[in-house]
Amino acid sequence: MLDVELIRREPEKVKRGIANKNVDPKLVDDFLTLDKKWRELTKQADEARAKLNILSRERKIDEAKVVKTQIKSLEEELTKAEVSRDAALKIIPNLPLPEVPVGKNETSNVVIREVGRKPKCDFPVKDYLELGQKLDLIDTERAAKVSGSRFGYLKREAPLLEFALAQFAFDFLTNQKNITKVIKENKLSITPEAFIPVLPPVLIKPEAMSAMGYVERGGEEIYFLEKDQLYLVGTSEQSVGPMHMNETFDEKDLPRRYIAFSTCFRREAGSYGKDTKGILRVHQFDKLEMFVVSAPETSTEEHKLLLALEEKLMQVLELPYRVLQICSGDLGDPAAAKYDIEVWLPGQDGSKGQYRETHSTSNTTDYQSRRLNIKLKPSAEGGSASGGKNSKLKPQYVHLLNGTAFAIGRILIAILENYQTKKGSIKVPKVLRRYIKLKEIK
RNA sequence: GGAGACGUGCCAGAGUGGUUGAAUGGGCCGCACUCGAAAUGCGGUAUGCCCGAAAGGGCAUCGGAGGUUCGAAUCCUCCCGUCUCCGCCA
Repeated sequence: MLDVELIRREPEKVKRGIANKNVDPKLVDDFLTLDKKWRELTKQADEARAKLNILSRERKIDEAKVVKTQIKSLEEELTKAEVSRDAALKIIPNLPLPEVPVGKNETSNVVIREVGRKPKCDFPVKDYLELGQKLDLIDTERAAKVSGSRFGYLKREAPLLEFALAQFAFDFLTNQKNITKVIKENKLSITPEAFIPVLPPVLIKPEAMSAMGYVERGGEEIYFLEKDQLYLVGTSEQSVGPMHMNETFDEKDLPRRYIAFSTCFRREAGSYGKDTKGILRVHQFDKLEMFVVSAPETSTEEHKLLLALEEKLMQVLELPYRVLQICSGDLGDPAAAKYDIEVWLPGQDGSKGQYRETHSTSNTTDYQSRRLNIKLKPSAEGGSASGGKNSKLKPQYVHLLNGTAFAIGRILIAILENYQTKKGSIKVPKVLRRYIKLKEIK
């Protein structure tokens, strides 16, 4: 959620920001109206309670009884007001950062660069599903029998490739030397902390899911187990973020970087008819996700680091890709800025080839951390950043960022299509050969 | 799933209905003493919200949500979490 102070102080700015996200600016006025009412009731209730406290201290029991009934009805009103005020606050999305291009929808996303060489094949290029089925790596037909549409069995070398990719990503990101190198290459001035590997729970409580900001809009996308009141995560971000709920970080413990592996579950409710074949868009897939807890001042650089690492992983795998800066209208609720990576899939669109999304990295600034109540201890010495000699340092919230390391299903697809040979076999990318003792899948 | 114990401030740990936001100790911060340090002494040390230009004032918070009462950290109910034992299980 946004800072209430900010909405009160600069409503016009907030309106502009959310309008750029295609969200009705009227939400701001709605909130302010409810907020005003809530403040009035708060005042009344507080005053009544003050009165009661005095009376009861003086043992004026009869008078106190009268005040007590007043308080009861005031509190009922207040609770109602509070509920609607909170709801109104929570549906206001995060504001885009100033550098984010303004645009209505994905057509205004900006291609920043294209990297890598698209494979030139002197033979008819096949699509991953054809290749995968012929080599018995992917079986969606039997999956449909067992689980329905949008599921798949990965078989034979495919699971081995999956674990090779996971192992590779863990190795790469937990090695501080690699991080240092990427930071240097991109001229960033942030600490070269390595990533901490995490295997998180994939079932999480409603509070946790809601705090991450995906329930208000887009709740349809999420699986919910009614009987147990638990959500299935759509990305491990939703499980890793709440790990630090109600915690306060020392500045010296930041940045905190995590690399998490988890299965991800998505209902794909709004995508009937889209990508129905194969395993490009499925209800269940495994993903390695980077997650960063950052000091507010460094989050933009951390975001650049996440993007740089995503690119690095793609480069080392020698997969051609392009980088998109996502425009304001295509940002999700919690995101203030976002980049996507799309891999080149030469077998798509009838062998014409197509870019398809494999990575996404967002800076959610303090939008998630405010709701998760993850704070940063104001630095005692000199108040380096917060400035001023105010003895009361305002609480700072950390910034939270996330970025895909590998969405494994889609990377498998990319490997199949980009590493296919004339014979219909698949070469194993060089970096993976130390994790899978194979040069070629045939 | 069954039985029991517990859940208080940064930490340890008192407190079983009435100025208790909370003893005491530790930690931390400031000051004094010192050339400096240790030790010692004195003082300070929660958060959120509301009103206020500020000074300041008010309200709430002792795992969470309700309830009893003029008044609850203290009594009652439910929930959550931790630990121990049993059952089950990979």
